[in-house]
Amino acid sequence: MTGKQNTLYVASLAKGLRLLRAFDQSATDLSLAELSQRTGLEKSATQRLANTLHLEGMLDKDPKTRRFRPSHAWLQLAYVYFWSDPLVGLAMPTLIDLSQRFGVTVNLAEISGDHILYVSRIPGKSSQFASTIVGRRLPALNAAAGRAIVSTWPAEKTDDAINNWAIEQFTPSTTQDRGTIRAALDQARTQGYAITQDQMIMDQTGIAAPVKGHDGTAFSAVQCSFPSRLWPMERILQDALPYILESAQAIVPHTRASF
Amino acid sequence: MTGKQNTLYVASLAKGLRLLRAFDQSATDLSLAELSQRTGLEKSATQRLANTLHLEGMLDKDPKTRRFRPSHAWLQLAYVYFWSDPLVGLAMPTLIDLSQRFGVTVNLAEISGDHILYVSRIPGKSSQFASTIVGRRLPALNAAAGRAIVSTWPAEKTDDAINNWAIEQFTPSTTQDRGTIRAALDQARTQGYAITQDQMIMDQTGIAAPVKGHDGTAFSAVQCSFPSRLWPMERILQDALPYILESAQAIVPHTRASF
DNA sequence: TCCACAATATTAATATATAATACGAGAGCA
DNA sequence: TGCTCTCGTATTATATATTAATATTGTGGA
Repeated sequence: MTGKQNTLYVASLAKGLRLLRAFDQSATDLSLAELSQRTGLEKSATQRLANTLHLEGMLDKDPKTRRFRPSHAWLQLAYVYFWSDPLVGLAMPTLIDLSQRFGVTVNLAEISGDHILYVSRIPGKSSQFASTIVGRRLPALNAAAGRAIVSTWPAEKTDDAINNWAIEQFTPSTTQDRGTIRAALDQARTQGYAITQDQMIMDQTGIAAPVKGHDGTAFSAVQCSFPSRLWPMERILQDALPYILESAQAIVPHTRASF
Repeated sequence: MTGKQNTLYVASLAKGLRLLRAFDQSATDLSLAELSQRTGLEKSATQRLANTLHLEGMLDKDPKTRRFRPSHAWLQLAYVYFWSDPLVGLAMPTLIDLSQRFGVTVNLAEISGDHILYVSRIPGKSSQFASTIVGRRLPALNAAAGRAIVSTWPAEKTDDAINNWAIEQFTPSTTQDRGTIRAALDQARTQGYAITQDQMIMDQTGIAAPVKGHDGTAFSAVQCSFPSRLWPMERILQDALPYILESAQAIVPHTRASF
């Protein structure tokens, strides 16, 4: 290590966490060699760290194939997170009501840097698996929930987000034009909710209402996904929107500045 | 350290994980002093480890109170876990169907040592918050799901579980008698499902069917919770049980020996 | 305003982690 | 069946990261 040592930073711990982050949606079981390659860690380091994570219960190791994968401990952490986030408990009954009323996926999303992350997800009758699991993180500017949240911020911060934050391509219809996104946010600011069509999944309409703090700014939102074939825009606006707005307003957050 | 050093174990990483485990359902935001006390780690170690976990995004730190709490990263780990566990995706449509059909909480539980852990939970109309969040871990012998699973094992392993595994008191009605538990498991083995009443929550009937592998043994189960007032036992057995059994049979697991 | 406790910062000593490397296991191919 | 290559496991000398004692600063409560 060059220069003065940072005595408040434990590099071994950081490397261990880096190993955990080597796993993702499409890499759910990994060998030592793969772990080493994906993390850039030296082979012996990978061995020591993986072994320690296994002994500590964070990774399961298949005795035959010797491959590692996430253990139940990863869900235990989520369990504690749920208790630590008062908004999740507060919102749950409302989200369940909404989902049962319309038979669709209902989410609670929170801002997470320049992304949003789903902290609670109630599945509808025909929800795809990927739409039912918490922890998914999406660029805020692409998602209805992210747009609903950012549209409640002071103009300067909204502008900064529009100009600088990440955007990705999810469907052939996902807009990459920041002008189009700006117009969508202006509209969201005006009408108090955000709508996206075909931006995340084709034939899905997303509609989100911000969960505002006392000062009118939001860091979370209630979001619903409607299959476009069963729910034309008119029907969503007339039948569902009033309930979504009411639901978001019913969730009174304790201020949690995650921004 | 006395004796030969274990060069395959990274104690600093283990300490960092220990710090994460200091958080639980009722201790969701902690100061440095509390973290030090709860983990038994020395004050400076706690400071270094907490600071590193914060820098690495695992803990949020309130700038005013300087208290730490779980970050969104904990849910991101859960997200990856869901993709790593094929049973979760496989079971999801079935669990959603069951929940919508009867309007009750439906869970997928997996064995985890001498406990069961809920890996998927679909809420019913009136589900309590605690019954809607994944990652909860319960003694297998107390829970319907645990009993359904253990009852599919060879008699010797079932006996060992009955004689040695942890049991806890959840309600005034929770049995502590291992004879009563043995009788319940014998009945579960015979009839192919397990029922508990008032064991976890008062006025709640739990019914679980094991998700069997090709050899007939199970390491997971589908479990439903019925409010006893709305669902007398007769009604559960006649109206719901056939669907629960059918659902569990429909979930064909890839063998995953978590045992 | 004062005090007690908590948080933060510093540093010399040493225990730990590193990384190079040897050896064993297993899969794939000829 | 034998050989080769890659991966996994195990070992060890040594560099350095971590430790823990302690000083300093900050903050909340009386």
